Amino acid sequence: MARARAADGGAPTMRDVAARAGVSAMTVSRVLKDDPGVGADTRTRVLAAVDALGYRRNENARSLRLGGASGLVGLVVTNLANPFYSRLALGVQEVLSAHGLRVLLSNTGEHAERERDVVTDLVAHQVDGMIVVPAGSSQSHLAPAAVHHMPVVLASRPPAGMDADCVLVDDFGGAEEGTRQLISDGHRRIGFLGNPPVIYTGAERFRGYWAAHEAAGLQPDEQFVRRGLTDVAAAEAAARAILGAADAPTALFCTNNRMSQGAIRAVHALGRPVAIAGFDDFELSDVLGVLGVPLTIVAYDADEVGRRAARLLLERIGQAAGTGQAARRTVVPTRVIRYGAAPA
Amino acid sequence: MARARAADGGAPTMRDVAARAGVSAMTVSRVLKDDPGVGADTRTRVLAAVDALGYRRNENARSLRLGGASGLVGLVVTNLANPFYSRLALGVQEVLSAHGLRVLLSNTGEHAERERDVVTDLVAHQVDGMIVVPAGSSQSHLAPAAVHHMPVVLASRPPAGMDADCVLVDDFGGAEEGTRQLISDGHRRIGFLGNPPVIYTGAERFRGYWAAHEAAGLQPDEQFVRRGLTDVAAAEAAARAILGAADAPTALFCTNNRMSQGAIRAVHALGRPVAIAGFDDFELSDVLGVLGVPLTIVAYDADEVGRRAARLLLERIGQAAGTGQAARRTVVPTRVIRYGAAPA
DNA sequence: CTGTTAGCGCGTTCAC
DNA sequence: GTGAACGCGCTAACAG
Repeated sequence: MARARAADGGAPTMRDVAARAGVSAMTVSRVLKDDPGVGADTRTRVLAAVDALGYRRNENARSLRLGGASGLVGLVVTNLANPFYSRLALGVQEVLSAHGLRVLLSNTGEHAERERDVVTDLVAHQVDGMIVVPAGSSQSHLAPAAVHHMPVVLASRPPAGMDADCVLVDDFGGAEEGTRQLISDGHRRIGFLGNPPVIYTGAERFRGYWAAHEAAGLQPDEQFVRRGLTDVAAAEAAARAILGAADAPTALFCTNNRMSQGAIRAVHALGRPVAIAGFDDFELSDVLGVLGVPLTIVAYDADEVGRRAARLLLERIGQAAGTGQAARRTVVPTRVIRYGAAPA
Repeated sequence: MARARAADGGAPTMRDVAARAGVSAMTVSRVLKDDPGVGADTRTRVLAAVDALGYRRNENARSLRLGGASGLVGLVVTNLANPFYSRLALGVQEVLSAHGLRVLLSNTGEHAERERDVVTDLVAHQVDGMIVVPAGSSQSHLAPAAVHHMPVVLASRPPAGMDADCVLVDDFGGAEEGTRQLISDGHRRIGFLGNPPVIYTGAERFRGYWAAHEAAGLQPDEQFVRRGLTDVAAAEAAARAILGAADAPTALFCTNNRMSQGAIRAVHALGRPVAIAGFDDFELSDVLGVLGVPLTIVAYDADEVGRRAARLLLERIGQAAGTGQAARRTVVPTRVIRYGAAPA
């Protein structure tokens, strides 16, 4: 029976199709490849059989035989629940799927070990390359040799102890500009709520905050600086503590959306107007800014980070391993948006 | 040279490892499989070679030979930029990765054709099963035969014209309860902002809205009902139109976060207090509710939708095709949260 | 124009 | 305890 295998619940194979069409497997392969050298009637018979059996070519077997592209690209992010990374993933998707590549998604939860496992696994699945938001400070498992010279593009954080293409956000510039706005509004005591300094973005954004002060001939009061915050609750607590002190800041700079949320909560609870500037836009920030807390948002296009990473990767995939030029780095710009902000 | 292939940039194969360890490929396979019948010293030699070459077993070749599980599961969502779906994806990830399965993610942008292509592609990549948020009303391409009897679980929307396991949200119940709250606050004219009725969630939530009215002996004024809205701008425009009419509603019910956002914008611009109830919680909804617009949120655990879908799929994958019982359906509950809401 | 042979990387089966 | 042969589904290279 031609359908024997298919009837088993197993997927039909090329041979099943061939048998049904009364040709050899090779001919089926040719038809599916749009090889010109196939008779018109043979062709129709084969296509009819394909259709009747619901046959789909086995891409795994195909790429095994062809020895090259699997059509799979790994995407490793730290936290998909963060809108930044889901937008990034969407940007990656958009570009890669337009090129016929599928995305293998993994979430590390910011755990370096899990990242190691995930990367090993992607290699085992013969991905054509991967885009990674690195979780730890050690990236030896991402070094070319460790991934069989597969192309790797880093997103959001730069390579450390290795070389690779990467797409960054203008963390320094954005933080500097946001802080400068607060200063030019007349704020002189500006608190800082940040994520751990080991994370690149946190460190850069702190540098920007500091640089803006220096440029204005000011020095931040370090008693109002909190780094190492990771969630909204911690940020809120830190903000409350800072704002409750004597000579409390009149403004707060926040390094990401979680910090900003904590700050907004604290300021809202406080009842006293405190200006907030922070990275990452969020839904309804405009309404919230006008309504209650003056908001200065350092925004950027997260999709674009993903799109650029995907494009860099595509270029590398197109090249023979080791053939390419040196690692490239591209920086996605930020822009500052102000809602309900006014001089202090 | 043992490293000849690896040095080519190509990944080392089992034979490379075997050559380096001075054994046959078969022995390497045994070591990697933890087969007991291998000499202790042979074992160490093999592992040393694996390590030296950075060898990773080719999972594709492996699953081809084993003829079964690829370890891949397809996840097809309509819009990853929507927090609901990114949380769902996270829940799926969490459960599946704990079982050693990888997630192949695709975004359809709510296009039925793209969904067809994506599903075909997943089949071609030999996924062990898939979780789909169906985009169109026709789902013939998801029928068992079309996907080679691969397990399919639907999320967020029920099967139409076919049978499959699915995980839903209590759309009807949530909408009914949210609307009931508005009614018990004294609202009698409640507008409705909804997504197209062809989308299951939209239809169900409208039913809930209507049922709550009926239960209270009321009848919704259909001139204040707008369905077919798809984005924030359209929702805002609709809300402005409704609220600008004579005898305008004193409250609005919104079927999702985009509708709610549009409504919040419109109400905020209006300056007159209008109560808003809507599906989907969002960041800082509490602050916003207290600060400005009274908010009644119908919330639910999107991660849980993903987790349940993943568990249903795992059960099906464990079974022989066609062996399983009838399609199951599970409903994730909603809960109503109120921020700054008060009697009209 | 179409079929046969061989082999991608791996694992099962059976020898030794 | 270890190896050789064979085949998973597919296709390049060579017949005819």
